[in-house]
Amino acid sequence: MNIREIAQRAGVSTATVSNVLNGKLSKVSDETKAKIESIIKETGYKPNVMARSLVKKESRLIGLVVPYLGKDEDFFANPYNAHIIAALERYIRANDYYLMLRCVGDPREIVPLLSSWNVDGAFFLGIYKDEVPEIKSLIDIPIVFLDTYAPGEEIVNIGIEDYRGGYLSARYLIGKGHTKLALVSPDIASEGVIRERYKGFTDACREAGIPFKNGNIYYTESTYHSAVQIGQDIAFGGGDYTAIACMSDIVAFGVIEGLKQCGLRVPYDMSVIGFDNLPDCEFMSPKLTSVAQDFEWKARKASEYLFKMITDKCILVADERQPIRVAERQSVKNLYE
Amino acid sequence: MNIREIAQRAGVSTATVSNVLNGKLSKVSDETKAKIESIIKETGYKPNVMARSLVKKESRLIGLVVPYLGKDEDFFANPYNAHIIAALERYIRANDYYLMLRCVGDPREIVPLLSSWNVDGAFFLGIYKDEVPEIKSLIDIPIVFLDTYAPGEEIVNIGIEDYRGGYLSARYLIGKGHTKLALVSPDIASEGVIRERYKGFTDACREAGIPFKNGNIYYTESTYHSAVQIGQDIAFGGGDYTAIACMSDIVAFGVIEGLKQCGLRVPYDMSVIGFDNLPDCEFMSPKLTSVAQDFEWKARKASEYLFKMITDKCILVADERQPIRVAERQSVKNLYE
DNA sequence: CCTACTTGGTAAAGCGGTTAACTTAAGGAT
DNA sequence: ATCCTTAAGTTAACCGCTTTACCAAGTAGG
Repeated sequence: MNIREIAQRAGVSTATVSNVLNGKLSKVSDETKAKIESIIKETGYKPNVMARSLVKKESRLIGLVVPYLGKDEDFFANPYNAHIIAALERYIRANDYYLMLRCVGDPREIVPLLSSWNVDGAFFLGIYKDEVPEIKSLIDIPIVFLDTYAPGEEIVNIGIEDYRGGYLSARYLIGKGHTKLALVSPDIASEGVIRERYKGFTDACREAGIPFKNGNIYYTESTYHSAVQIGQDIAFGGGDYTAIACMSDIVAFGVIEGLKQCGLRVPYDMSVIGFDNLPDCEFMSPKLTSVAQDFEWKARKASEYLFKMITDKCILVADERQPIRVAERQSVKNLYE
Repeated sequence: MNIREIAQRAGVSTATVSNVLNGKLSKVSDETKAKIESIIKETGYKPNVMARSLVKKESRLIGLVVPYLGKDEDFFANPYNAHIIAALERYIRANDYYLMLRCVGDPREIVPLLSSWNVDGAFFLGIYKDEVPEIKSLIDIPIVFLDTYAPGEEIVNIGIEDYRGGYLSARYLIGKGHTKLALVSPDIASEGVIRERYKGFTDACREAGIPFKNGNIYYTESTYHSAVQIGQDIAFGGGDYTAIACMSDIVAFGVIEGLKQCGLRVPYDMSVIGFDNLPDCEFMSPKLTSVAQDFEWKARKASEYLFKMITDKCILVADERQPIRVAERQSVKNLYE
């Protein structure tokens, strides 16, 4: 079933059918239009998107590139990814585009992919600064980065106030009377969200006159199992902490489990604060106090930029960061009480 | 940059370039081949997938259709979806296909979508029996259903032994001495996984001579928040239960929270068993005992069938169900101890 | 009556590939 | 010297759709 067949049945040319299909009504009488439409409905004809894309040079396809978490972990091992993807999917659908989802190790892998599919735009999740120039140079479609720090690069990035998040995390603990703090974090070496959170955290400590040394940092992967180990290390390590700040919720979940396994009770023996405010914070006990980011906001902002660039055929440069707050629950003890 | 340009630079026809691209080496000398390949590498040329699809009538696109959970809930509100999607994505990628993800309310919405994109195959998650014939009739590409019950329909379905899961759930509780059981479940009216689990559960009760009435069933949506309410209802309802079986983990999480809010401790005051064995079962306290299904297995089986049908251009009919077990953790009390 | 504009359409090129059918030159067999 | 094969390409049609340029007929103005 193709456009030719419809044209034949209607006794018109394919051009006319195409005009009806594309709403170019000025070229076709109401009568013919009605006739063609009824035939289309009757036959259930749907134009071939590929053929259309080929000539229109637009695909109505949006690429969504998700970082690969690690060997055995799928990209949902951190539920953060699931939530942001779900929110983006909604907006893509609402704008009548299609979502091509791809998980990649090296983000450069997907550049050929995006260009050979003629993707109209793409979201990149959690790309590091170093990888931005190459992506930018190899591809010239609208892109929105989420959670990328690349000052100086001309990109659209949507993120949160990570520095302030880290800062608030420390301030919150300090406000509850905690002064012996540990930090559990993935690598802080590369410029990125984690590094910013770390900086905010340590700055808050410094301001408050709280000694915070490198020895107080525990490095982990962004996975539950890796964090469990850290929780145990901290419990056994005798670091004499009263509170642990985690740079993501999934890590906090693991740390708490590690602590529990060693007989420590949260928050009575040890306080823990997370980062992300996943819905899962509610599922556990104690409920995890966490620095809150809003997935919905991120997805909305990111979509606004992407679709503006696509429809207006323009290049935007922006770095929007969502204001952040602490979602208080039960995992941090108030030492003043 | 298109195939003509490459052909020009190499001083050959587009057909020859195409042959190199498609590995039809019999038609081209090693010399020309090397030359063309070097030009391709040099220019970074990538063939346009749309154009290729148009003539080859295959798209290398796999559709993944995910049910829409409800008004305000995204499809990851139940993490089950996230895990199965992630696993499927891995297999799709490994087979060198591309994933088009689409969340839909009415599955019929996507039929035109799949056909106008010339998708080579599709996975449908959690479709009800009634919707199968229409899907089947409107679309003639290989499809694999996951978690669909449609006996008599000629489809490939990959699922788990839901009946046995429900049965084991009851057996497990009974084995621990529980006889006053409540069941928390989404709608059991429509034929589907939940109905099967329910049947297995009640059959096990009957076999054990345990009275189980309709009044012992509490209906909920498959969301956390809905289940919290049920937990409270049960706590306040004075139903005199010692154990609650939930037909999915996300529901169990909510129920436990509801119970907690009413001052009941799990498992001391009330035992709870879930269904799905999400990784999240580990995150909470007490850790949730749950009927275990294996996402990896499901995704692998589903992919095997789909890609076999695609490459062999054949129609298969199958109904594979993964054997199931109870993953024992801490949320069920042993009344005999 | 002639010209000009509008309405409702058609014909055909082209998007970037693939492929069946054809060509041409060289080599081998007879 | 002739015929057949094979290797290595080339030509051109076609996939399903959009779009530009063109056309015919009707209407209106002068």
